[in-house]
Amino acid sequence: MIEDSILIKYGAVQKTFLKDETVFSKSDIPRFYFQVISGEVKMNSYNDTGKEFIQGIFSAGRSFGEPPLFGQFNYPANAIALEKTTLFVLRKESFHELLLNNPKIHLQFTEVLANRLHYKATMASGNSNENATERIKKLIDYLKYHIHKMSPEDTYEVELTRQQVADLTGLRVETVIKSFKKMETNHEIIIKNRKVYR
Amino acid sequence: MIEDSILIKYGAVQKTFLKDETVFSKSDIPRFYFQVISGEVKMNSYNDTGKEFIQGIFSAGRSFGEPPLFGQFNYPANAIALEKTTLFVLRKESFHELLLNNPKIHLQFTEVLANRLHYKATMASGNSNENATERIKKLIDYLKYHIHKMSPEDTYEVELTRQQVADLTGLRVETVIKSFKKMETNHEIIIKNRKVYR
DNA sequence: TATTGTTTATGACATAGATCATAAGTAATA
DNA sequence: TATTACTTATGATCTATGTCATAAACAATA
Repeated sequence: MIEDSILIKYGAVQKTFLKDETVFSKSDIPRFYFQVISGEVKMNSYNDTGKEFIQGIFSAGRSFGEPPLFGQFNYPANAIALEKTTLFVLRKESFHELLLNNPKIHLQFTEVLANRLHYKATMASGNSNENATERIKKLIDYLKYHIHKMSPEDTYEVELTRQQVADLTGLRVETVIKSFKKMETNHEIIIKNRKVYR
Repeated sequence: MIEDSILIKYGAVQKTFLKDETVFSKSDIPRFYFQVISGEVKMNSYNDTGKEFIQGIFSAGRSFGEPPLFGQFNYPANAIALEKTTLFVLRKESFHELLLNNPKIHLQFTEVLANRLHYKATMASGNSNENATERIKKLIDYLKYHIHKMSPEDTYEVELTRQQVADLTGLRVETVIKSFKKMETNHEIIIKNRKVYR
């Protein structure tokens, strides 16, 4: 996350998107750095049967869609506002300039990409190699320990719908629901009026 | 890829690993930047049933295992030499210094991470959301177009064993073999004395 | 050139998860 | 407060891929 004042100094403007509005679409040419001020954005894509896959969900303070600003490829996924969302929008060229002029910020940005890669590596081995409950546990534990920085003693309330868990793991809603039940039986999670705790 | 002379200037040394030798193990504390001079290294992990998942294979000129040098997490996978391999090894602190002192190189390194994320995003949606042949096609096309920078008219020879394709996609060897046959029938690939072309 | 190990190959059978149908609980809003 | 939309829920069936067994082609090396 880059400080507001710096972003503004380099010419960033605020832009607001309504629920379900598209920030960018798959295969668009990347032109901007985006950072969430308020609200939430998901990055997703669909396979040819229409099944959704969510690459990530980004809330206040997080940036998204930066890798295409550096590689020579277009957006591999769509970005869609999950609710009314306000973003900082900064032109690609200005963003590069910002990084070149601010080595410390560049290093922080490298940390962001490093953490994103850690998430992808974790989920890649889970989603392509393990059974349903393991995939789900990997996702939830990643959110608990790495995004929300909680400890094992803490109780984490899963803030995702069953459908979102499915789309993040490549499973189906019904499978997620049934897996949650199984995990509850095994005391791996607690379900209290439909909410999941771990 | 960072130039030899710069790496040496910052204190990198060469180290040679024999076939199957371990460069680092999952959950080790990251201390070094590694760049392949010759040979090949794979990063992998195993699920609890012993099934392997390959995060990536890195040949001459490529670096690997850098994200943990920036995030506050340990290695999420092992690194193992696939053949006799020589690496540049540079201390983490020196690597950070190198980047801070050389903004252009830092930007190039950001490109490396960006491309790595692109690979992960591509494979994530494929491996967790599509059927066997689509997963395999996504892998092969990624290698053809993004790693080897070939064009659609070019013919790309898949340099991986069926087992490696399986471990990169989360499938089983038998499934990969059968999928290749199917793809051959559909004229999506050509198989010529066991080698696969696309 | 015999031997050992690796890679590719194929077919029978088992199973986790997808698919489909159906519904009840909860939230949003007209 | 009635209506509509979303989320959670459950059970029956289907299917792609995994699992298992077995072997041939090929490569490496003694």
